[in-house]
Amino acid sequence: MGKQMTEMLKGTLEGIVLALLTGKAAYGYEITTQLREQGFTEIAEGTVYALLVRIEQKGLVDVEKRPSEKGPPRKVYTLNAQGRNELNEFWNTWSFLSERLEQLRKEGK
Amino acid sequence: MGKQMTEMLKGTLEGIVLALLTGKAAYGYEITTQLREQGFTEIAEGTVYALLVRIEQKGLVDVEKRPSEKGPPRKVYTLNAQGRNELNEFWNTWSFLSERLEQLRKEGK
DNA sequence: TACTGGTACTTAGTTCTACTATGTAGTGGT
DNA sequence: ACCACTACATAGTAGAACTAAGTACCAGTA
Repeated sequence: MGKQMTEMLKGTLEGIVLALLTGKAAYGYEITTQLREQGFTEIAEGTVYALLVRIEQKGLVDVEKRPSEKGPPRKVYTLNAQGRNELNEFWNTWSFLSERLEQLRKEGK
Repeated sequence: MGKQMTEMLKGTLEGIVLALLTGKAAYGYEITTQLREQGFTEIAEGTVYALLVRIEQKGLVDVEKRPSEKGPPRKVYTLNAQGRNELNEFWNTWSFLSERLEQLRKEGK
């Protein structure tokens, strides 16, 4: 993966995953697949699982283990109230940064 | 500074500084002041100087030492060809991420 | 003269997050 | 038996921003 993208994902990947979980619970393998489909083709599996462990420990998601027809049991993550709160803050932070950057890009023209 | 912002700045602060340098050379203290004026009120001085050392070592800027009327000599940074190149890549990377995130935000509504 | 405050740069050590690399397990098809 | 796909886990590494502390130069002032 591009080094720039790697660095830029720090701080945003967590928000992206929380956003993917709004409205629809999902498990790790599924989330990895969704990320790939959305163009994040090079995100390592391990990165996603580590992130999921982290947001679980921070209490942003609820977890439930469900059997799979095709392999080991899945860990299904559901966004909870604290997670929705964190996601809101994420959008605020991102909006600020995004506006600054668009401003800079305009001026650079 | 908010922890979210700290993490989100990883990978973007460098681009922001490169963008600030387009068209106009600047020295560290000045850049720090500009960042503060643009709303990044909590960025530590040390962070900026460390970043400047880094982009100099990567060869993205040219450096010239100039005397100051008000203190120690200034190190004035000018964006060079390689720096402009890096900045272009930065905008590409950021555009991609930005589009993905706006998409997610829309869907989350 | 000594002191303070603003200007200007530096750097050692910490924290956090994504990556690399590798491993473990269950299931179905050949 | 073997392989591919599904599914999760984790130890160690790298990179970037932070904290905290320091050095140095100059002007005004008590």
